[in-house]
Amino acid sequence: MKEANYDPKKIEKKWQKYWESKKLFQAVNPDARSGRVKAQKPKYYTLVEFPYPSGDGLHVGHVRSYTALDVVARKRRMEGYNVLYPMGWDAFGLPTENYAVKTGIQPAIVTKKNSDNFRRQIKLLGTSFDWSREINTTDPNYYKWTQWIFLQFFKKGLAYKAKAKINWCPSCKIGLANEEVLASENKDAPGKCERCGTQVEEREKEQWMLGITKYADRLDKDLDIVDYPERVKTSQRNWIGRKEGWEIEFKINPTPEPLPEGEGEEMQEPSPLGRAGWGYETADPKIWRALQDRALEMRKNPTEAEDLMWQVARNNSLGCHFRRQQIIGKFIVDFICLEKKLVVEVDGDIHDYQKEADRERTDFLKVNGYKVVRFKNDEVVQNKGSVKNKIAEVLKALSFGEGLGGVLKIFTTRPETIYGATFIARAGKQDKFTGEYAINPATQEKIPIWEAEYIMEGVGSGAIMGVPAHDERDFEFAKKHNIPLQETVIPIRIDKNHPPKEGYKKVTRQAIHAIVKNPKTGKILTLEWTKFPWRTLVIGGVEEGEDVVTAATREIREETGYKNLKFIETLGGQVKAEFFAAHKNENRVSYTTALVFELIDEEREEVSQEEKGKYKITWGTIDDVNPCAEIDVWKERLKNGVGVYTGDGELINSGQFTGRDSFEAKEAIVKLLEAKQKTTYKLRDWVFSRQRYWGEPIPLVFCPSCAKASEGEGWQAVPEKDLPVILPKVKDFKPTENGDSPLAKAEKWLKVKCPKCKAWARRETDVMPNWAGSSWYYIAYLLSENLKSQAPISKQFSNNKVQKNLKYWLGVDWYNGGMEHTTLHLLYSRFWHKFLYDQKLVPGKEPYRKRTSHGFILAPDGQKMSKSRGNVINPDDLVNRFGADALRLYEMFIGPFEQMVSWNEDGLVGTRRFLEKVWRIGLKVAQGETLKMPQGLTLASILNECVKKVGEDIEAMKFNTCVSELMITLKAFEAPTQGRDPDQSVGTIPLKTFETFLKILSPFAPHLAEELWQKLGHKTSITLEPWPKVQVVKKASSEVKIMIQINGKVRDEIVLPPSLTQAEVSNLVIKQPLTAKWLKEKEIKKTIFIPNRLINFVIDN
RNA sequence: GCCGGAGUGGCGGAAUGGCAGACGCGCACGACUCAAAAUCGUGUCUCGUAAGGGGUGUGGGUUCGACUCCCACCUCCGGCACCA
Repeated sequence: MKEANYDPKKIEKKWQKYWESKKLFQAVNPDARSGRVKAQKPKYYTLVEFPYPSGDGLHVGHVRSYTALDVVARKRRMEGYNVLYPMGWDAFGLPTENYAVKTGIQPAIVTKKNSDNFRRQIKLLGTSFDWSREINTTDPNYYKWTQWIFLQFFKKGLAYKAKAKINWCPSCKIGLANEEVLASENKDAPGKCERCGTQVEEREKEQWMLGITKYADRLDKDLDIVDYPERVKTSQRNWIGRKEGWEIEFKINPTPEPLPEGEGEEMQEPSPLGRAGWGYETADPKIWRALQDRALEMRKNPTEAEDLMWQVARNNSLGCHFRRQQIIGKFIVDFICLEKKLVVEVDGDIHDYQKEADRERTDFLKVNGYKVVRFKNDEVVQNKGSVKNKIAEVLKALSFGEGLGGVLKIFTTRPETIYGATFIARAGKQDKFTGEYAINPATQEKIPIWEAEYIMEGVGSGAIMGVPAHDERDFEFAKKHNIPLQETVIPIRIDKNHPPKEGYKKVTRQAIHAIVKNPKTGKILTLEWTKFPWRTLVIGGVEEGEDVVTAATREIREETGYKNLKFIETLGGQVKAEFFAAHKNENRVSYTTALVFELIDEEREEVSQEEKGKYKITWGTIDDVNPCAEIDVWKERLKNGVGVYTGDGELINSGQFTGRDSFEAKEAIVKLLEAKQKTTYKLRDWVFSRQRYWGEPIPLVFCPSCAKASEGEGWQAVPEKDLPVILPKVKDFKPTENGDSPLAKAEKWLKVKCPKCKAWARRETDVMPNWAGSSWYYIAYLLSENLKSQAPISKQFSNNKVQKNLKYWLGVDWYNGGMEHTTLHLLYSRFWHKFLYDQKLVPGKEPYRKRTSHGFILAPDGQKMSKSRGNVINPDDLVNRFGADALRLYEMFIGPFEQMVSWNEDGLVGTRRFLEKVWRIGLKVAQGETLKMPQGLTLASILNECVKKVGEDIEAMKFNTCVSELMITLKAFEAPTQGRDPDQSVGTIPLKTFETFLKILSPFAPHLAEELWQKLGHKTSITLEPWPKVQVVKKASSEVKIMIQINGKVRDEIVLPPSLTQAEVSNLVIKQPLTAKWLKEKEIKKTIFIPNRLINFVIDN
């Protein structure tokens, strides 16, 4: 009989039809009453990201992901699970819309064409998708649900309209998605439009927002309960950017408050708050008392205008607290808002007599940072309303006060550094001193308030306390603007070589380390001690009343005699060093400063006899110095420059906290400051509007009459019975001149009656972003019957059958997708799920139990595949030439699954050859033909090993080694001369053995496995077979190979009965000729023995 | 800058701290063939005739023994980027 060649074209079509007709891969929904399926099969939900059906067709990267989870799904079915492995189309999106703009073809038509093509291509691969549940996000039956879910967000106040920045292309007159903006080479310049290359502008436009930030905390915390790769969790956590910190209030440039009676005297003393620095002089108590009397009198007898003005300003009616007839310095002002530092004056006749005094007063107020607004009497009397508006406008423009009560809130994660805060910075377009000051609540010092470019509006509270000594960016800013620096945290180092010893006294002192450079040689001065094996810098203590430079200069002279020195710099701040000082027999705690000097010349004076004997003066580099506690810090600073110490350490210059550990003192400091603990997030609310066509219409109506009737009631939800809001057909897909969605031109569609008051209203023309439909699609697969139903969605959700179904299937057991979706899609759908969970619509806090990611496949040239580059690999062509099984196998074999790889077709030959071999052997087995092969027992154990390895490696997604293992096992089937068995026999391959092999091959190469399975005489599908069990090896094999190492190097090996003791093995081994040769005349110093595996002799060389 | 990930033959890549380079591609030689293809077999890190030596980005360390663990550095890739 002539052997048929392996012809994938023939068999693959055949089995694909067979599977489909037998509905082998259709998942079974549970019974509505019991919530279970027949035979009580456990469920398993495998999911791959559904594709965007682009015109380019299927990508080999899709194949990689689909095949991988197909292997998992097929294995799970064989393990007895009721498996759901669905597929659908995420079909809304820009490329289709852009194509429509260009060609005028309706996106719906293009989508149909592309998804048909994708389906055809995927079906060629023999993936075990349940096609009966196919979904398409652009299907009105589908987006009806998407719109309904949006309305639930809207009703809960989580969808709101707000101004947001968009990328605007002034040439195309269109808002661009971030992905459509090409990054410009200069990172500060705006990006360019993907299509026309014009520089993109930032524009503000009202957009619908989804309140994802309300879920930020749970999105972060619940990452703990899901099985995602650590890097995915990390990048989600980074994206959410949860940060625990504290909000600290800084009082702003304190204004004098009216002093209570009798306390005026104390004002002459500088108060503990350091008032002298406040920038104004309080009036003499006597003057103050006089002024107060007058003020009270004026309050009692206001002019008409003053009275009216008070009505305007009192009771917080302008949004902040006004006082009248307030004493500021030696003046009385008419009205003042202290928080905003706004003075309102009403000029009557009296004022005309005292212009000089007014000018003086104006100057005084100006100097002290008050804004003064003046009104004429008449103005106030005649038009109270306009005066009120004017003040309101001025107030709005003033920086502080709004809701702040005269304080500025800053957010920090390092409150313990507050003693080093020497300025305040808040968000601004450019660096600018505001002219205002704040009081550091820890030191009570007056510090300037700046606007700074590097502070961002939306981060924290939009303001920081600047600690130049301990923050890089604050340091840069302070340096640039000459703001002083105050060091408050110093590193603590304990000498590893000479750690403090117990039982010795502890001496604390200030010390210096002098680094003296000789500019001629570039070397530095070192001391070699005569009594101790040390080489040190010039070191010494700082004496009472001495500054560090003097101390260092003195020490250099005393110890080395060099007297002409130039001081260069101190090498950063102090370091606290703890060590045992052997030369003094005491423990030292040393606050050390390093100072850098240069020799002016080499002139020296006589060194005292005592010092002379102590050291030898040598020259070297910093690396020659023996390690001391501080040395690493010096080296680091010499190398990278004196920067900023951002670590923890000991607090200095920190009032009552000086000397404490910075980390440990944090709590006490925030308590003292009454700082509020606050958590902030990087995550922003989700801009949910797109001024586009090809997306889900946002199902809202704007009703002008409702808006008029009640503020904030303009937007009305489309009633559930009117869903879906169908995307109307349009002819022109371009946005309008002012950047509105093309839907704004669909006039008939636009006009609609308000669902609430039935007046004429107008539909929202924005559509939803791409991410909407994919945020709940894993639920849609479970509702494929419901999607077709016209029953109200809320009813459907509460239906028992639906709830049982959702409860049975959710969450997704294994979800595979690309790394590029870890921060957007994955986060968004987790957010939607949590929201739906809160509405008690779906079970479980999380949508996906386990997430894995596949590596991207690049073109052979290492570039991204794209039509324009002409480097796209077409799977159709590969299936045609090599067969789907060979392609599947190769995609699994190409490299580590999670790693990015470049496509290389050469390897496909290998997997095809492998399949041909399987085919040939399979036919021979089927015909009972005799094959040369090793003894049955060996073969069985090799196969057993294969079952084990493949099973484990599938779970670990190590598909490449699965394939390798299958190849190795196949070799065993056909190896006539290989192997360690010298007396191998010729015989037949046991049928069962080969069948087992086919079973574990079947998830990878399902068509071939089915065909051979049939040829072996089976009438049912191999996919219905149980997954082979790993045989537990009961009897240990009769011999083991023991490796013989000499000094850790393999020199020999020996085959011995198992379970011998070290002594037994050792005795046998040293008689081996090769081993004996190595051990000849050597003394065995040590023997390492691992039973049944290894023996290692340590000898002298 | 920060956060991830990775550096191993001509190439894709294997390797619980214990034989580095499994498996595949390519290449060379051989068998079969009139011949070629296909197939099968043998070989294929490097220096050395050999014994043996060297070798997993670089430099240190831990260990009887390091691709594997620790420290420092270099390079490449991906993500984020004034994040307080």
